[in-house]
Amino acid sequence: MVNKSIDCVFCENKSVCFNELTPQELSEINKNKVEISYKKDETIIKQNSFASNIFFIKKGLVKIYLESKDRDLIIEIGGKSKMLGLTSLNHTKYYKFSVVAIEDVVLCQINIEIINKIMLTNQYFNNQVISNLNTTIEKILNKLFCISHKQLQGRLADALICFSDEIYNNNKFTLGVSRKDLADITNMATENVVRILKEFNDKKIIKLAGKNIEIINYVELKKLSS
Amino acid sequence: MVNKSIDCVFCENKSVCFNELTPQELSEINKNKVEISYKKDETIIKQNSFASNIFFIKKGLVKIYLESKDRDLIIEIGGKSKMLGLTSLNHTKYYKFSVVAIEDVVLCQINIEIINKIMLTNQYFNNQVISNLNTTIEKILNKLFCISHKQLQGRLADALICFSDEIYNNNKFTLGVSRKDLADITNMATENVVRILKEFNDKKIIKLAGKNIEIINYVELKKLSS
DNA sequence: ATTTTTTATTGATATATATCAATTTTTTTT
DNA sequence: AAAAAAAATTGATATATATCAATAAAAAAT
Repeated sequence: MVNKSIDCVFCENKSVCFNELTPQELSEINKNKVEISYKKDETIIKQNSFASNIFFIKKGLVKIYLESKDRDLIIEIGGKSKMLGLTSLNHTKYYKFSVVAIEDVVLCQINIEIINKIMLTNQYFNNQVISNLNTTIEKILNKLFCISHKQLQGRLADALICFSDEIYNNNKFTLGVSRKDLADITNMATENVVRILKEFNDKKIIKLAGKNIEIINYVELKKLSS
Repeated sequence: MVNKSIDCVFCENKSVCFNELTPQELSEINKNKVEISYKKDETIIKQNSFASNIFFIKKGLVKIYLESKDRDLIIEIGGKSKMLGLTSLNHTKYYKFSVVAIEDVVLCQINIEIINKIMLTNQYFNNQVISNLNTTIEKILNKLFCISHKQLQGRLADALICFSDEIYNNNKFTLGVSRKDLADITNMATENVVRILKEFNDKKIIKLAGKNIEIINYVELKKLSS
């Protein structure tokens, strides 16, 4: 759904990326962007489709994941200020991942050509993009390490800490994803997610009521994670 | 060991990154680079050390890996033209990985400030750097998928294909790494590397003689990988 | 409000993979 | 060349984790 979008110049939700743009550059982006709303469960990016746009999330959460025949792997849960599609900059024609809204989402879509053009003229913006790519690399390496070196308890502890510290910014939250999604985040069987959540609940590390989770013993969770 | 290094302008080993530099830019790099030789097993980059240089490999192979208490995870075997340290550009102060020579290596070391400076003045170079970062992201995602979704046979098949197609460019090669390293590449136990290599040998998929490996049935290897 | 469908939960079992221990081979050092 | 150290190999066993099957609970559709 296309929104009546506000002018980028006055937008309150701008990423730090856009902070140092000149009024002309902002206006150029404004002319070449569309704001779109997605309902929960709608697909935003489909893996292997042509990559011609960069997405900038203004509101809501998305899951970014790799699709395969048997099983998905969720790379990241992204929220406000997350940029999607930078990995296709100057490089690959296709998106290498899928993105689906796990809440109602509002985002701005900007043509990749415009982004490229502004990177040429604005060095601050260029640096921000590179910074963004490097953060992505760090996050994926972290995930690679987590999945390859930690056991189930540690992986799930990591995921819970991430939801608390980075996604909901609250030790008490209502999980926006299913047990199956938690399994795709931590690369384990759904049944084991259920079992380990229960185990954490029994050990009074978390307080569990369906999708409502409260982290009670953060220290213990951190210990499990390492 | 510091070498008497040749002028970048005449260097035959330049990466495509440097292709479109002006003579002035090349000369600037030349003035601010050192060429160094490392012997097999020498450490080139130590994880968590200050990142102030970019490395460009001219000769030899390195292993790039994440260190941890119990176990290493080899991210990539890099060879000629591989750039190291770009992930620290404008971003993190520290190297997030270690790099060790697995053959005698010759590389050029360039101060990160110079790289940053040339990125500002040369748009082609800037794009090459971004391209390089995106390739890194793709590779790590691929590895993440491989380690999380494939069984031992598939993971080892992947590694062998990589050695053949990308590292040695030959279906017959002398492995420069130990069984333990193969285990750290594929995230499995060393004993299982040995067992599965033998299994492949018995099934006439490869011909195995210590470190000498010949891929006989490439098609079957590809099948195992998927 | 009732039915249908999807998701979550639980226990029992199977299986892939790691670990352990012992031996052999290869490499390095003396 | 001999001795010592490191790496590779092999088989037996343990264990973490997935799979299967059955039920319960929650959500969606009628």
